[in-house]
Amino acid sequence: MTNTTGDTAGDAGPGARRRMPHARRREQLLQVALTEFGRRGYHSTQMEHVAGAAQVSKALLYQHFASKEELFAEVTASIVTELTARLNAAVLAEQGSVDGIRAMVRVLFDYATAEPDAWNLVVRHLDKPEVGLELRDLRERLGVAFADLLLRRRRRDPALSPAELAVNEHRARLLVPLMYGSMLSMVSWWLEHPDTSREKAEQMAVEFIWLGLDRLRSGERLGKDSAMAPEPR
Amino acid sequence: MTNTTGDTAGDAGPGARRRMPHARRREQLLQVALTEFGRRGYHSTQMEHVAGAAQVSKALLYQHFASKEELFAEVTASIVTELTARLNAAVLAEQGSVDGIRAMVRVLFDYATAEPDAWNLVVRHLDKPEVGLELRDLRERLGVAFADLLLRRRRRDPALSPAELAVNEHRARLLVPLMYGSMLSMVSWWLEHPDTSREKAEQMAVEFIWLGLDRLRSGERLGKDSAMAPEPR
DNA sequence: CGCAAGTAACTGACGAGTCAGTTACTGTAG
DNA sequence: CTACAGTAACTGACTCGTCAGTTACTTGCG
Repeated sequence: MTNTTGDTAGDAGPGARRRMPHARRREQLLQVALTEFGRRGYHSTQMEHVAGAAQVSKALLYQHFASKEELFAEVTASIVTELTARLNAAVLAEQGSVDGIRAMVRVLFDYATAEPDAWNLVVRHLDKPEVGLELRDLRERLGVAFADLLLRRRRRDPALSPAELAVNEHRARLLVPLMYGSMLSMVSWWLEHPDTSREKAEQMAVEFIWLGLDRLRSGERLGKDSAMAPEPR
Repeated sequence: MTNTTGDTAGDAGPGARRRMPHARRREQLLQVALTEFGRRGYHSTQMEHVAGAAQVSKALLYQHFASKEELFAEVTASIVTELTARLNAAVLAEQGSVDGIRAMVRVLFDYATAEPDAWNLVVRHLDKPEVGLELRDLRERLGVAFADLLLRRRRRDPALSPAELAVNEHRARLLVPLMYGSMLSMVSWWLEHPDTSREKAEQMAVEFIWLGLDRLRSGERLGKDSAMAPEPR
């Protein structure tokens, strides 16, 4: 750190030191910004913090990103892209079975564990209204994609009338927030309760969600009448 | 507004006008602050906004609340208290049956509908790390209380060994974030999809959650092996 | 050299918190 | 029923720290 020629800048790679080429510096700054934003939240993070953490002046930071907002947007966008991709991959790999759920849950646990700052930034303190929006969008897109997958097989079933299908579609979309919410919530809970094993937490989430979805997939009609304790009141 | 003697300050009640007694003004300010914070979030809300919305000077606001933080803390505390009370009441009224779930879900939907700003403030843009903490606390407290309720009957069952009970306790605590997360998520989703009827959304949430809990309550052992659909594929 | 990478030191605006006063209500002595 | 003292509610115009964004300058690699 105090070294002028040789260095040990904690950075990766051999040639990594001051005076980086544009692109590499940009990457580093994004990485550092992600960490800072993730730990402090948008509002409590100052551009100086980011610059400082990257061992660079604020002015340089501004040569790469026009504004704090832009920097932040870029950071969150990358996270959202990454997470979306992973989740989509997980869902696509396991066509709608329990393993699909298991895969999604695993992706979330993996991500939260491997990238705590990113997770924090996106799921915990959503400091910025904007992030809220992007997140809602993420959830929405994932939700639609997932509902599609859930219904893919049923859609091809010629025994189902379009009306029946429509009912199922609607049901599937309603299930998404339930699934999604419980997954996120479980991961957050687990992070705060390290005494609980990850396996148990994962398994519980998978079971819980699967029970709900199973019914839908098995075609059972969950009418207002049946399927529920017969409404005393 | 321009009127000096008579007025129509948009406020409630007959004698309500400028120059209120201390206590009443304080109440009004809290109310206004809740609205402002709820709509803009902590950071984007300035003390001037609150003062302005209450048609009062900033200085006066500071005669009631020592700082922005204090004002905010008081606002959120009242919301958390209120919500906790309502949820506890709902759970207590319906001892752990489906109706218990139904009651909780209904409370959340009611609250979100009746107090959108409060809901927004606490559940959506949690602008402030602190709120995050308070909320986690709320969830934790509610969770424990709820798990206790779920298990109340089982605890008195002499047929269960302490070991079996302990397993159930643990299971119950794990279920709480799942339940809780899906409820909140569903309410938020519904708020953004007004085309879906509240009844359907509510019912779906109740069913989804009940399916998970039912298994636990009926004492079924959810081993790693069984309890999972044997994989159709 | 020449140009890109880099910086220290500055600016300007915004927003929390303060203060020196002003206004209106409440009694009570004449 | 004044009149006027006492006081609580209230305000406009300030201070002052903080922080996003700039400017004018330095450094070192090809």
